[in-house]
Amino acid sequence: MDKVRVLIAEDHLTVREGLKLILKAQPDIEVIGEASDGRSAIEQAKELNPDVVLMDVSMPLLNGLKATQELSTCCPDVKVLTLTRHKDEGYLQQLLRAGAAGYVLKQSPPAELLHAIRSVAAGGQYLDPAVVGKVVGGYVAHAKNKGVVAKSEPSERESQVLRLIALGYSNKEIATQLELSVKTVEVHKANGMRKLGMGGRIDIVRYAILQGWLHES
Amino acid sequence: MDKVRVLIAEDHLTVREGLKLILKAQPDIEVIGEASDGRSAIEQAKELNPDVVLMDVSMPLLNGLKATQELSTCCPDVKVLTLTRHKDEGYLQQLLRAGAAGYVLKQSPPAELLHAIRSVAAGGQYLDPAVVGKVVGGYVAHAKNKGVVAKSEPSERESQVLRLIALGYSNKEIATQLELSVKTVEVHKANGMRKLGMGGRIDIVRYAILQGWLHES
DNA sequence: GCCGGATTAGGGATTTTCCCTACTGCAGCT
DNA sequence: AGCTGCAGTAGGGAAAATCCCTAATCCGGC
Repeated sequence: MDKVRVLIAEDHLTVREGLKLILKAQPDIEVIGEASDGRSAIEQAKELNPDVVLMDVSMPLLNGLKATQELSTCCPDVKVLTLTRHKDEGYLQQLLRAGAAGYVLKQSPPAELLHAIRSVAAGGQYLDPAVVGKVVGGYVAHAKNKGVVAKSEPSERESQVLRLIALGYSNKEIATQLELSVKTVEVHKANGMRKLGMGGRIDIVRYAILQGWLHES
Repeated sequence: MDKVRVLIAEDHLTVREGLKLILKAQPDIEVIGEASDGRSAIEQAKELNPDVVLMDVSMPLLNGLKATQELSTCCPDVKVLTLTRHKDEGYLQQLLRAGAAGYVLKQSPPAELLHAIRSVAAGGQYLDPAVVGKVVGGYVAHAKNKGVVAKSEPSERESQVLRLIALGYSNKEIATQLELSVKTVEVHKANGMRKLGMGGRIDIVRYAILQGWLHES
């Protein structure tokens, strides 16, 4: 039987090395590549055609969510297993809708990670037991959010503003930083929020965490 | 020569396992314990008396900063090497004042981590090259014992409110959640900010990132 | 007993945000 | 060429949130 060919996409070198060591210790798993951001993860996935991409959700340049979406269209045969620290249901649903084949928490034991890799490589789906309950009950509970999603992507300017808001800046401070009128900032904020179906500042912070916006100095 | 005895304090199991594998591959380094939160890190440090504690800054229960402060008073012989993803200078200085012997970024290659462990175990100080330039001011006088960390600690209620603010909730929303008057929330916020010398919502978010408040579901 | 800190809260002024509207430039489609 | 859509810019006025000052209660410590 062939080994499972895995591509690791994770921005922290130390963590990445650790994952590599864990995977390399398995006789049936092979690490064929590494990427430190979402953009190169996609490039390498196209080139190497791995069985599984082990994808950290928060990465620079292109976050795990968008990278997953892109991969699921350009390389539908590549399974994406998302690795994250959040067990919040919102992220889970977004990721699954984006085409992720599985969802493993960084808090989970490595044995689970390995199990997940083997499951998705075999064509299955794997959800971490710690969150699996949330997806069944979750969809109904969040019926108020409707089918949502599929909203359009925010523009560059809008993302920029949303990021600064999540970082705690006021509209006025953002206007100063970007050399804009406060009014313009308000519009970017409102449009960005509308596109993402957001209802308040909390949603912006949640989104920012998912995007990895709060982790780069 | 005896091996360097290391205690790992890191809340993510997968990451922790990876670190362990990296360290165990070294002939001169020995992993004598692991902790998944700051509180148990301190307990284990007291019990095991390691040479070095490899401390993630953002952990549940007691974050790396406070755990470092506590360790530097209760176990001054234990060297604390902080492992973080932030290269922001504010965190660096806070950590050094708290008594950390070193500072390594998760983005750095494992070789640097190993070098750092050996350096601090030998009684030296190690700052990641990526941030070393930021401490130019003789700030790190290393009079070691306390100095000016001071500013009083925020109370439980105050921390609770600051955390919710960082998460993007408005004072009103917080008041509802905690079943308080908006006015009370405002006071807790103001008092907490005063104690920490904060000047705006940005500072709250920065603090929250350092505390690891934004990482738990 | 008195003092300081934690927790609770109100009044009033100020600041920020929200909602609606509007113009420009550019790209794509008819 | 004309139309349509969207990014980017911005204003006016209303609504909401925040800030500053004051103040009560309770509690533990000197």
